[in-house]
Parts: sequence; C-alpha cells; structure tokens
Amino acid sequence: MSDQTVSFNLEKTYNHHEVEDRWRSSHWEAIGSFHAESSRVLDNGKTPYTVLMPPPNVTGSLTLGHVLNHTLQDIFVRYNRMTGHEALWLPGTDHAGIATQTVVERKLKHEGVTRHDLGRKEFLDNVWQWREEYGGLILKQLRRLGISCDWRRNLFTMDERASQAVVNAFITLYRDGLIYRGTRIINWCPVSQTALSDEEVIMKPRRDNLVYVQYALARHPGRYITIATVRPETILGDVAIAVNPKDPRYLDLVGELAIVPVAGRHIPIIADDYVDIEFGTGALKITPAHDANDYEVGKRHNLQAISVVGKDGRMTDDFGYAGMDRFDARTKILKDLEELGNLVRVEEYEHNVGYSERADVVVEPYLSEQWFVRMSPLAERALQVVNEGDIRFHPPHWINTYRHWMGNIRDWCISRQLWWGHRIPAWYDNEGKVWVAANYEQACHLAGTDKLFQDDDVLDTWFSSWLWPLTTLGWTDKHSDNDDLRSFYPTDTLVTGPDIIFFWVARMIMAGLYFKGEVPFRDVYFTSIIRDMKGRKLSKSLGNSPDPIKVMDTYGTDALRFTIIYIAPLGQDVLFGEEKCELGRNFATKIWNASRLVFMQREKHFGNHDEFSAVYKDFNPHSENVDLAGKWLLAAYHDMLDRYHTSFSQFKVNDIVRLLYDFFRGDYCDWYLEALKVMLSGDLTRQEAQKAVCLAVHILEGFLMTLHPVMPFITDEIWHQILHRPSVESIALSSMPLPDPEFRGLDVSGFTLIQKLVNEVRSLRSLFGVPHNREAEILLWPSNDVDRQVFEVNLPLIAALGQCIPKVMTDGERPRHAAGSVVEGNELFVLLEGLISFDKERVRLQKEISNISSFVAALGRKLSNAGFVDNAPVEVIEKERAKLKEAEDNLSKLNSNLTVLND
RNA sequence: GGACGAUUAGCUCAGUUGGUUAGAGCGCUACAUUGACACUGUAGAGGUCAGUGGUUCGAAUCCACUAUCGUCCA
Repeated sequence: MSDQTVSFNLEKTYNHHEVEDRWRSSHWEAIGSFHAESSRVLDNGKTPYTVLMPPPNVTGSLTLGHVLNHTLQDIFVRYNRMTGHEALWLPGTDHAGIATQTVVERKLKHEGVTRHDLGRKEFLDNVWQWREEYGGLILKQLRRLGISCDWRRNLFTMDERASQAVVNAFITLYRDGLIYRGTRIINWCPVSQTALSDEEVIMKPRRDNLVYVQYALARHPGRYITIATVRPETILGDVAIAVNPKDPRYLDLVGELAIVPVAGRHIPIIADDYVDIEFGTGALKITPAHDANDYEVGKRHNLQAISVVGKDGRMTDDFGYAGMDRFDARTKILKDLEELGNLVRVEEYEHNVGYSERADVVVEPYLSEQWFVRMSPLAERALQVVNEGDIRFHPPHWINTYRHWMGNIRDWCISRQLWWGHRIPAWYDNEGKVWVAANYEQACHLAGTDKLFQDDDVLDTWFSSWLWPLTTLGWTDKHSDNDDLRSFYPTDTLVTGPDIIFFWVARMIMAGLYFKGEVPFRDVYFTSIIRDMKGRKLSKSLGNSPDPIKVMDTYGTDALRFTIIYIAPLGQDVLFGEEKCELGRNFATKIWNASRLVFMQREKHFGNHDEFSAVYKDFNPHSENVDLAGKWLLAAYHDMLDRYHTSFSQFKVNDIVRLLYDFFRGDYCDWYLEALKVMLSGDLTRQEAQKAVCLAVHILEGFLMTLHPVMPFITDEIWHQILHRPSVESIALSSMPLPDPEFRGLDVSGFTLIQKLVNEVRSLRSLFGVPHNREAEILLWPSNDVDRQVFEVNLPLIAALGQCIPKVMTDGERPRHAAGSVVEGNELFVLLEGLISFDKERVRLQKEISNISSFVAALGRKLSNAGFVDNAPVEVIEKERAKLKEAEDNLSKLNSNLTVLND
C-alpha cells in the first residue's frame, strides 16, 4: 500500500467498508506489525504479554461467540502492546476428530463410498485434502475481525511439531504410570461409533417408562421378585438381582436364584449397599455390560458381564432381538413381557440421560478396552495453583465449579475409534503385549521383534489441545528449551467460554504443571454466553444465529466489536440482536463527525497541514495557559484515563467501553466541542485559537488511542489524519496515554457551575415552550464573587449553550414576569413577558417547593437523629449538612419567587 | 438432590468496601432540519430496586427464608 494522501479533513460521511478495507489484516501482516520477537524480551528486556487463542474447530465457521471471544483477546493484546509489552497472540486451529471425520464421511457418502472402502490411508488423504480446501475459512473470517495475532505462528494440532509433542506426552505419561489401558464401561456413541470422555456426554432430561418386571424364583415356583427398570431391553444381559442388605423385605431372598424373563437364565439374588431402598421396588437388576454402576457391583460379586447391545446400538443377543435397534427392542420386549405375564406395571418417569455431544443420541454405556489418563495425581497441584491464586479466574465464582470437578475427578478416556487424529503410539506383539514408543522402529527395538501392529485408535482431540500452551511455543518434549518458551511461557491471559472449563482449561493447567513444572497462564477470563433476544441459545437449527460476516457488512466490524463488548457484562449471558449494532455504528459515526468538526476548525485556524504539525508537535497542555473549558476537559480526560487503566487491571472490559462512550459523547462532544465552537468564534488571537485547536486534537488523539483496542479500524484511520503519518505506522504501535494526577486535581467547579446553569436554562426554556428562534433574556444574581466572576467571564458561553441573553445583576428587584430557579445558590430568572404562563409557573414552583421541603424534612430528621450523628463518619455528616444547607437555601429563594408571583 | 448465578424503568442492563431525591442505552413523548453529526441535538415522562423477615443511625447494597428463571454437577 502506498502512503495515503492526507487530506486536511475527512470525507463528509463515514464509510466503514472503505476504512475497514484500508486497515485490514493483510496490510498489518505484510509489514509484520503484530509480530512478537523473543529477542525483544531476552535482549531488550521488554516485558512479555502472551495470549493463547483457543483454537477454533477447523471445520467451523465464525459465530458470535467467536466474535466476542476474539474481540476480548484482541482488546487485551492491543492494550498491552500499547502499554509497552512485547505482545504475542498465538493463533491456530484444532483438528476436531469426530466433527471433521463426520463431515468428510458425509461427503464421501454422497459419492457412494465409505471410509472402509477407501482404507485408512486413502481416507486420511481425503481428510487432509478437505482441510486444505475448506479448513481455512474460520481463519479468514477471524482476520476480517481485525484481530492482531502473530499469524506467522499459526499452528494446527495435526502439524508435525504438535504431533510430535502429543506422542512424547503420551510416552512420558505412560512411563510415569499415568496412562494405562483397561477394560471399563465407557460412554459409547453409536452414531460416531467411538468412545467418548465423560465431558463429551451431555445430561438431558428425558421422559421414559419405568417398567416393573417380576422374575420368578427358581426354587420357589409361584413366588416372584419384582424389579424396576427404564431399560427393559437390557434384561437380556442380566446376571443378578441386587437388594440392599438393610432392606428387611428381601432378607430371606438373598442367595436365592431368579429366572430372567425371556432369556431364561438363572441368576443369583445378591446383597449390596449400592442399592437404593427407596427407588422402585428396592430390588435392582444387575447388567454389568450396560451400566457403569452395575459393572462395579458385578466386579464386587464376581459376576460375568453379558453384552446384548452392539457398537451400532443394535441388539446382539441370542433371544430373537439381534439386529433390532435398542429402542425398538425396548418396545418389543415390553410386549413380550406382558405376554409372558412378567410385566407388573409401567410408570411414566422423567430422568436424566446422557447424550453424545456431537451426534445428539443417547450414549450407550459400553464395556470395552480403552486408554485412560490417571487424573487424580495431576489434579492435586492443578487444584492448588488455583486455590492459592497463582491462576486467577474472572469472574472468580468459576473457582467453585473448578474445585468441584478437580475434587471428584475421574480418569480420562482418551482413545477414540476414529481414523482422523493422532494415532496412539502403542504397538502389540503376537502375544498381545503392548509397547509404547515414538515410532515403529523404536517399538520394535523395545519389543525385540518386528512383528508388531499398531493400535488402531486415535487420541481424543483434547489430548492435543491440553498441550496448546506448550506446542504453540515450540515445545515437543520435556527437554525442549527455546527462546520462545523462555520468553513467553507462562502465558498471561486466557479468554475462553466457561463451557470448556473441564475439557480444556483444567487439563491445560494439569499439562502445564506436569510437563513444564509451571502454570500455563495467569488469568482466565470466562466470556459470556450469547443468546438471542428471547434468551435462547444460538443454534443453527433454531435459525436464530446471525452471521457475523453479514453483521459486519451491514454495520461495520468496529460497530460489531464495540457493541458486543458494550452489551456483554463479565459473567453474565448476553442477549444479542443484530439491530443492537446500531449502537456501535452510531458511535463510529459520531466519532467521525466530531473529528470532522475538529479538523474543520484546524483548517480554519491553520494555513496548512505543515503549520499545524509544527505547532501541534510542540503542544504540551502542561505548559499552556488553558481556558476554563479546556481545564475541565483535561480533568475529565485524565479521570477517564485513570478509571480506564484501573478497569483493565481488573478485567472489567465492559466498564472500559462504557467509560469511553460516556466520555466521548457526554464530555467531549456535548460540552467541550460546543464550548470550543463558541470560543473559536470569539475574538481570540490566532495563537490562542491554534492552542485551543491543539488541545481539542490532543484529547481526540488520546481518546482514539484508548478506544483503539476496541475499534481498531476507525481509530487508525482518523489517527492517520491527525499528522502526516505513513501507512506503515499505526496507532496500534503508539504509546497508550497515562493519567496525570496534576490534571485530575484541577479545580473545574467554574465549568460545572456553567453546565448546571445551562441545563437549568434549557430546562426552563423547554418547559415554557419558548420558541426555538427566540433568545430568552436571563437575569443572574450570583451568590458570591467567585461565581459572579465565572458568569461574567463566560457570558458568551452561557449565551450560546443556553440560547439566551444573560445579564449578571448586582441588586435590584426580582422581575415579576419571569420563571425563576436556583443553581448552587445563584438565582436566575428567565424573562419572558407574554410567554410565561403564571399558572404554569406557580404549579411548577409549588411542586418544586414541595419536593425540596420533603427532602429538607428528611435530612433534618436524619441530622437530628443522635444515632446518625454519633455513628456516621464525619465526612458523611458534613456532606449531609451541606446538602441540607443548599436545599434550605433553594427553598427560601423559591418561596420568595412564589411570593412575588402571587403579589 | 447438591453447587453457583440472576431478579433494579416497557425492553436490555450499570450501580466500587452499606452514606443518592436510584443511573445508562434502546423504546416512548415534545421541540428543533443549510455550518461536525437526523446513524443528530435539546428537553421530558417512566422505578415500592422479586417477596418476607432480620442486622444497622442508615440497605438496591449485608444476613436468613420464600418465589421465579438460568448454568454446572449428581
């Protein structure tokens, strides 16, 4: 891009398409503005600031959740870059095992092929090809958001380096005894046909039938024991009936044999504490192959596990149901039980059932051999670092959830029966002995034979994601040591959704501590969940999730970024409707127009841009003789800066945008620019006028810098128009302004008095319907000399802002045909012969007097209350006294107004 | 069943360790369209701070209980 020709002023209307296209990501990428270098940390002593992008799913496309999350990260990164840190934001994507494999398999299905037809290798070639073609979409869309990551460091979890790290992590954990292979009941997804971890199962309420079935007792014809179950189809796999040993109803039956209906199997009646006496009949059928708790009972009692449901969710029994879907079998067996006379009754029953996160089908507890990570040894320190504040959560209440999970942690099933992913680095010899190694050669070396075959399964995608803080910085094994790791680990802020606190955040903490001996990050910012205007979760099937790209086209990227932060308070859900982006769009337009005004004044008071540049570069608000409005603005600006930096340190991003919005609209535009117009149209010397313009530009520039992390495009555009700045320079690389206590301490009561006066005049004007083209005459009786001075010096300001002709009085009669009021003890009268309705004014005064009277009464009661005077801090009492005095003062003045009116 | 969060104007939300006559944005009403801006300005109406009880000189704010909604975990 060539340097722009900087016009002296901006275009008449703001065009976000043009501006956002000019400062788009590819421009910054090309010139490397957002590249972070370890040398600047190690050699130049810069403080690092690192953010890890939660890697979006490579199959995904941009959602509003991404917009919120990445805007927050960009705000933190840009802020820290501008406050002097070596800011590194590490981007990447994850390979999303199940999701990606499903997408590609679906595509193949259209072509009439299954992955088994292709074979493993060819299928994987297809997946890689698919990824080349479509996997870049989310990254392209993220760039559109204008985020400032170091794209050179983009990492994919299936990249060579990340894959090496996964293998090495697996081997290390295995050798430390923290990974094992075992036969367990795991969560099986019959659609994806793979094992899932507990976290990938979503509990949802479901209405089912609670079926009461009686089993005949083998040794006592005519006697039965009745159980209750919601899964009657698993009766075929029953191996026992359990009762609680404390249950008197069944004491005599323990040790007896019952006959499984339909199957005809004889099974023992056993006693086990696990059985809940209250539930159903208190007698529980035991099916170890299809229920995790039953499996534990089975182990305790040396029972066999009989599997009757297969991998595809279809029956595999020998009793005539084989091949049927498990839910069809449930219906059928009910009928069969009824015919056999075993069905006692059926009740409706609502309970929670686990569904597969991806496929949204009921998971099948399934007995199989899988790989697990032993979690409790890892959990101990991970819990400690959060308890002790080495890692802080924002908002902090997530600590409870985290503690609970860590305290009740269960082993992590990491094997997946998929092809797309990191293949488990384990080989088996002919005797079934397992050899874990980095590759086939090393496995052969360990095993002493080359007759080995590799485990077919791949690892859970999260097994690579939990290494993300390490792999993004080039870690491949425990001996890894490089400049990036030394400079940027531990990272600083992690921004993520609370929905993956267990999947990802908790496990990264474990991995960081285990593999690196240090926490992976310091602060975790949990984002809001975005919902629609009716409070429903955004989902494709509901059709209520707006396309962020479309929203950016319509309202502008800056507008979307600003709006979503403005409406997203920390720790609460956000109700989003795209029309809310009007807020951000209007704000951008306002900034544009205000800048135009300032630049217009610049054009008027400077001969050309060079003259302005020369004066502006020398401008220093400290050394200048600044006018009243200017002082007030400086005070407001530095106060805003103070709150701004404090809010950042407290992660209150929502407060930050509100501060910026209120300062710019409320202070800068509504008061300062209005005052500036008045001053510049007065009789200032050229030099005075130039200084005034410089102050306006100075604050504008500071405001643009503070706003830049939130709205990067428009701020960069206007910043380039302040001075002749080449396009390779950026506001993003400028230094963030800091609050100056000297300005915050300025006495600006003169200006606030004028503000109050103007407000009162405007209010009276409007109340009495003064025509807009008529200037009202105002008489002012100051209550003291200081205020008198303020009024006299600022008559033109009062006149313009209040649209009136003000006159400062020393004495004289109160006017009769006037509306009167009191501002900080100063009396004012709007003279409007013929316009004021006396009745209206009387009513208004009476209402006002009654309000103030009750206020005065309440304050009086408070101040005469011994309890208050004795207990309250002195400054509070003083404040209340001052309030009372002012109110009494106002009251007496308004009362005399009323008297004059009634005369 | 357990844990956590929420309940403030018609709607969406602010409200720092208790010391306001409770604020903002949107919406609504009125007025104003050639000097930055109608993607605007100015003014205005609108609230028993979910309910009950308690602590306190003083509660939207702290405590207890109740109600409703939401999230996570059984």
